[in-house]
Amino acid sequence: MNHVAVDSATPAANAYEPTAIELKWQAHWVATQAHEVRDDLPREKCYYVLEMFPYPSGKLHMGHVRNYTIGDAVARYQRMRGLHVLHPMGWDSFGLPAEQAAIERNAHPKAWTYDNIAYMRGQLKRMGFSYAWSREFACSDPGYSAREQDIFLDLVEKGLVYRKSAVVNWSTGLNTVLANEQVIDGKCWRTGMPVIQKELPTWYVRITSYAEELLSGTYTLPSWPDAVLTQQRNWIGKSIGAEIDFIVVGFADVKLTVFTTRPDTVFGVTFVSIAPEHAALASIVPATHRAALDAFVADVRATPTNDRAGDTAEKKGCFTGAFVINPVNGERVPLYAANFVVADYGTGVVMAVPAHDERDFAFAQKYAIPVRQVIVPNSGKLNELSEAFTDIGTLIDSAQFNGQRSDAAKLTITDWLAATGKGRKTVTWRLRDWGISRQRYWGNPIPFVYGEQTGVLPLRKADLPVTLPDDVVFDGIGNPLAKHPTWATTTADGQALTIRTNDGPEPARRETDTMDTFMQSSWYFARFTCPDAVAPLDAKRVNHWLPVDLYIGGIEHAVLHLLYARFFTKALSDLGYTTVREPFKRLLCQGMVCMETLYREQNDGKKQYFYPEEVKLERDAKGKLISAVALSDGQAVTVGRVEKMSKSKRNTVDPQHLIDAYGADSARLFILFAAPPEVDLEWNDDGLKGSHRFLKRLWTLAQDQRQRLQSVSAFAGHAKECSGADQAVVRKIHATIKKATDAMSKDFSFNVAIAGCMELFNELKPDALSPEVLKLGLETEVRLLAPMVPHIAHELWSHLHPNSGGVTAAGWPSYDPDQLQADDADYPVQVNGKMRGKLVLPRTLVGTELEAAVRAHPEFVRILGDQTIRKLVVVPGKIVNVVVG
RNA sequence: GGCCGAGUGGCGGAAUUGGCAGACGCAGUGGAUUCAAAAUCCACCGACCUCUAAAGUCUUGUGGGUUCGAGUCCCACCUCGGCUACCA
Repeated sequence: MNHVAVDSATPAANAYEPTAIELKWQAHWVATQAHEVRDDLPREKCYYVLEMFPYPSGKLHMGHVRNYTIGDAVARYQRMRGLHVLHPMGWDSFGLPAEQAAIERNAHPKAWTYDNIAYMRGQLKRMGFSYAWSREFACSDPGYSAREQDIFLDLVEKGLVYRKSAVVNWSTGLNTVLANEQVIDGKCWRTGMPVIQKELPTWYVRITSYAEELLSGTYTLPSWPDAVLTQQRNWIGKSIGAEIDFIVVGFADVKLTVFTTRPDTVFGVTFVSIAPEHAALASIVPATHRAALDAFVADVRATPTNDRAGDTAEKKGCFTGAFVINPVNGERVPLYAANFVVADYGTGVVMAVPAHDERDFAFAQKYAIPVRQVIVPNSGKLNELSEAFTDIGTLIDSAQFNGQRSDAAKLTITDWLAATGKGRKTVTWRLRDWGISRQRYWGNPIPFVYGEQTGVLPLRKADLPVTLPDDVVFDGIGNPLAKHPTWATTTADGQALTIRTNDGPEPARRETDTMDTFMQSSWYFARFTCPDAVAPLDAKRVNHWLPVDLYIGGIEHAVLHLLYARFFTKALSDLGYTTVREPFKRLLCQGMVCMETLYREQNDGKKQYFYPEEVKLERDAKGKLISAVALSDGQAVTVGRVEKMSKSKRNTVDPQHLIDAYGADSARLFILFAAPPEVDLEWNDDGLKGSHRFLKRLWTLAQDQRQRLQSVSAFAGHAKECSGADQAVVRKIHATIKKATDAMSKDFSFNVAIAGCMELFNELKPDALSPEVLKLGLETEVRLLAPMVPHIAHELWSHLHPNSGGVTAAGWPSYDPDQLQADDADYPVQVNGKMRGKLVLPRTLVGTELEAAVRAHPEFVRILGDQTIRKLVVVPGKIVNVVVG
């Protein structure tokens, strides 16, 4: 980055100096508590805008700056429209990086986290974001985490929390559970030690009991992006089908139930596949096949779960030696263990119909299993299947169902199965319960204890909160909480921890797992409405403010966070904390901040990335990039794709440098101007300079004209009362207000609103305009730009109106539709759809009068020449199109 | 494989929702200012044809269609991006 110092020479007396102005107004906003809001105003005059709160990782990155700039522009715009705006900010402050910092640089997670918060809070303030700082909190604050423990116990009481044993990835090096992403080639990503699959009891939240409402709710959110809604629907994954019971040959009392969405193909079953982990296998596999099967299961288990997924993975199976009976035709078919059958989806057993399922077809080919076609295309029977036929067709070889259409047969066969006791209609969900246990220190403790005799018990609310000990050792191995000498067995006042039983006190040990950090982000938006409440939530204030009118964040949270937050809201409602069932009325997913990557291919095929300031780019006369060389050695560098900014690719810009060099307003303006909010933003240093240049021009014009405009009032009459440049500019002012207002109210298209302001500014030629009209023009500029560049707008407004209540109070300007256009309209003339010229005609003319005026217009006669009119289309105020022939 | 989205100058992006394509900005070119540079200001700036200009031709991923008129609507296709995935 070539950050050029701004105005390095001695500045002129009235030069634009962003830093001084910005610090001045930021201090003013703090002193006047300008962005605090009351809770007792009519809801229809209120607006709650929220950006996804940050993890305090150290310093702001460009993604944060974009997210919060968009949110702040909305907040300030809504305030100028006269609404009372709640715009809070806080910190998602529990999480793993704090523990990594503890291991790597011997900092305490708490100190590291709160130091980061202090620094990043300063950066947010330096950007001029208009937060209600009195409501700020961090999730690791005792006031928040303790209230979350209360909610946890409420969930326990409602039956929405339970403990169960499940298979997890266990690092033998770190003695901890790993996420799938942390397992690389079956080994721990940090230590390289083997990762094993281990059964471990952990805590779950029963999100699946809300599956139906989470799904139906997606149809009540018209102001959410379709992409997010469909991702959530896919994630919930409701599928309607049938369960069918297969008896195991030789075990009259053992039945294997399959789940299928294609009961119409049940007469085509030629084998059944079963998950290798399935519990029933132990009892039904004959001794002759046990060894082979055990080897197969061991092989599957050795493969990390994420390598078993995807259609690229090889389909493998193993005959179990067992056979099952297809209940619809009494046929005996083999049972295969198959690596692609998932134990915890459906029943873990799948009826296989190679003729009508691609996976089954591939499997049947590999293991030479027969293929039996029971559905034919409506065009007739296929002679030989070279691939599975999965479309709708007509049933054959299916007893009394022959001749039915396959989609209708799904229902008739399911009904028949149910009537004859062979199966039943059923619904299966992809959504799993939410595992929330983390074997880590820097999280909210799970408020449970284990009695020596009694076993697992929740704490009583009176015994909350459970607080984290400060004296912990971080060596990267195992859970620091579990290794603490006394914490798990001692109460807050140092007594041995006991629970009360009928036989008196009983020694107990605390749960040392902590909660997933997604727990905290699932209700923080509700707590912002009442951060001082003694209870977790204050129903009156929560119901007043929720749902959030506009929630802004990245689309990467489309499923996890946004689904958990929806679930939590419903659960909180059922717990009596609120009546609201959906947390976010409107969702805006802003695009990523991107930049081109610069790299050099190494001998080993890996890429060596360069920071932008390490490379010199050369362009040809048209501006097209022709070469890139490293400054260090003058050798060529490859200019790669434009990708999301990331440290590992070195295609980053530190926002702090931009603020220091150009000021917060310039950074804000460029971010909003360079792309619409939902679109990816391609970072461009020169573009930022352009935004800075615009603000400088605006500033300079306002300073040059300050004396002249001091004693006049802005023009308040109708455009018709003035003439020449004045009249054109007054009309332009009204048109610009309309353009900006439409852009903001439709999709928050800040880029269009800003472009309109730039256009208007280009018309403000002081020598050609009366001071009244010029003042109106400048005032309009300042008011329209105030949400985007608040500091310079506040400063300039104070120059234009030294004793007023400020630009926010002045409000968003309104326009007069009657003053948008001149009396005469330009009519483009098309001949057979091609542009040929222009007519100027009064706007008042319509209908036959207008058509007569067009025909009589000398320019029209000239354009037409001697051609004869076949058809004449005249659209009032728009266009003339003549068809000649 | 499934779902979602996008293709407009050298680049980021506009286009009143079917009515003058390329607003605004960046980059670039020429000029003014300057000892010089930076900064600033003025002009030009889709392609082709043309000495230049006027005029003209072409142009919104490709091919069709509807219409007086299509970047916008319909049909088919191509390319790119994102998310998700042995889900039976």
